[in-house]
Amino acid sequence: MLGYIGPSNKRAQHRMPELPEVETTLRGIAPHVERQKVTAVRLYDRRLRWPVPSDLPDRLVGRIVDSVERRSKYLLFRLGQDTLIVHFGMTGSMRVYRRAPALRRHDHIDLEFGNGVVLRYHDPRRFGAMLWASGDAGNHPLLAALGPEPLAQAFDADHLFKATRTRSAAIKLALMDSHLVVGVGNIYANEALFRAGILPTRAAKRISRLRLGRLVDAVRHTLTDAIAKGGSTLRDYVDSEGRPGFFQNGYFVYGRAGEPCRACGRRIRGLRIGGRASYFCPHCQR
DNA sequence: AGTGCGGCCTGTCCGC
DNA sequence: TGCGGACAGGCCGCAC
Repeated sequence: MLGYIGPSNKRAQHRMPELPEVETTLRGIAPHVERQKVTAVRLYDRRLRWPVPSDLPDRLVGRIVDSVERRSKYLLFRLGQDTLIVHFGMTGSMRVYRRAPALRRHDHIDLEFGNGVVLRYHDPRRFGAMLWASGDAGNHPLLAALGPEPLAQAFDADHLFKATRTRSAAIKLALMDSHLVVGVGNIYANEALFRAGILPTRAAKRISRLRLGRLVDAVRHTLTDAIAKGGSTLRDYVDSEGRPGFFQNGYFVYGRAGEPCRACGRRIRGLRIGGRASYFCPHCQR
C-alpha cells in the first residue's frame, strides 16, 4: 500500500558507522585531540570484539596524539611510532565532551586530554574494537590486506575490472569485499549500484569496463555526498546529543522495498544477497 | 583463489 | 499487554 513505512525502512534510518560516518567522526574529533597529551584513560568495559588491552592506560598516558587518520573504517590515532586503532563495528561511536558527563549504559572507554577534552567510546552491540599497534600499524593484521580507499586514485575502472574478471559472485559482494576496495558497506553498496544502474545480483565478471567505471564514479559520489551531509553538522559536534543527520530519508533504494523508485516510480524490490538485505529498481538497474 | 556461512552482540519491532 | 523470536550488519574465521 502506498505510503506505508515498513519496519526495514525504520531500521534504515538508524545510522550504521559506514565510511562517511567514520570520516565525519574523524573531522569532528581531530581538532580537539591532535597535538594534545593524553592525561587519563579510563576503561569502564573492556568487552568489545576483542578485549580492549588492559595496559592501554599505561601505554597512552603521557603520550601526545600527533594526528588522527582514517584508513577504511578504522580511526588511527598516531602517537610517535605507535598507533591506537579504533573501529566502530555496527553501533560504536566516539564523541567529544568538554568534560566527562555521567556514564551511560554501553559507555566503554574515556580518553582524557591536557586541554580537558574527553573522548568517549560508546558501543551497545560491542562489534567495535580498540587495539594497540606498536611500530608500523600498516603491518597490523587488520590493516595489512586492505584494498584501496574508494576516494583515492587507485580505485578506478581498471582496478575494478582486473579485480573482478575471475569473480562469478554478485557485483554487490565484490563491492563489499575489503580486499577489493575498502569502506563500502551494505547501505552504500545498494545506493551506489542504483546510481550506476547495475543490478546488485549481476555476476561481477560479466560487467564491462565501461559500466564498472560508472560504478566507481557512483561509489565516489555516494560517499562524498554522505560525507558532505555529515560535515554540515560538525559545528554541533562537541557536547551535542544527537548524531549527525546523514542521508536521513534520502536513500534511493536502501530499506525501500515496495516503495516507488525515485527515478521511475516503479516498486523497489528487496532480496538477500550473501545474507545481506539488498534493494534495487528492476527498471533502472540492469 | 574464490565462495559461502556461522558467530559475535543488543535494541527494536512484529506476531501471537 | 507480555513474550519470544526475527532482524539489523561489519568483519573475522573457517570449511569446501
